[in-house]
Amino acid sequence: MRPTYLLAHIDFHAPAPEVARQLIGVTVLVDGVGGRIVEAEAYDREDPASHSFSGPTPRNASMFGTPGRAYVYRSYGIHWCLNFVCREAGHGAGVLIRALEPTHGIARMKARRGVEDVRLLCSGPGRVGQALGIDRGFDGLALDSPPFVLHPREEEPPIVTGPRIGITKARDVPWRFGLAGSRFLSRPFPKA
DNA sequence: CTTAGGATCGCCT
DNA sequence: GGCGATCCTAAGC
Repeated sequence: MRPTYLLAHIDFHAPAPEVARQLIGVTVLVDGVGGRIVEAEAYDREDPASHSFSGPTPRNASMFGTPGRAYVYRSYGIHWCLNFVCREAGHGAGVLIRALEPTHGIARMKARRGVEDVRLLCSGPGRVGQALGIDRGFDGLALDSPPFVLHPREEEPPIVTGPRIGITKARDVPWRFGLAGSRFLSRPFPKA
């Protein structure tokens, strides 16, 4: 049996798609600001679409680090995107947090984002980063201690799956997970 | 509704 | 030199 590392009832030693599924409905806060995860995508070492596919670099080093920590990367030279590292140390797997349903610190997120519409606060990975005040300084931080707080979900929610967004490789892999019916998804899921 | 272009960083070829 | 795990704005149908 593989070992487990439970945090907010999530097994961070599990494969990335499983962790992504477990994360839907979990609340993530950074300095008290955040919301419920409604959308996440899995990335694995043996995955052409993953940053870890070609091995460690300075940029993706924390993806090869300890599970249950953050992997933060700069997207298109502009946005900061938040991932949760999973599997065993050195493996190179993680889950991209793509969208939250805002629940905590909404005024703060509106100010950071420069928008009033709650639906535009955290509906997309770049938006999540900006709303939560994420930058390079958060890369590698443990998710079980400040500024991070994770609250477990109370029940397993209805989950939809589909192909990942914005990638050109491995488009057929259905490793995008979402809360069914949520108004806060970055984009709708394709019908069955 | 859809499409196009710009901003701009890290790593690859 | 090219290309992203993106977002915003503007323009076209």
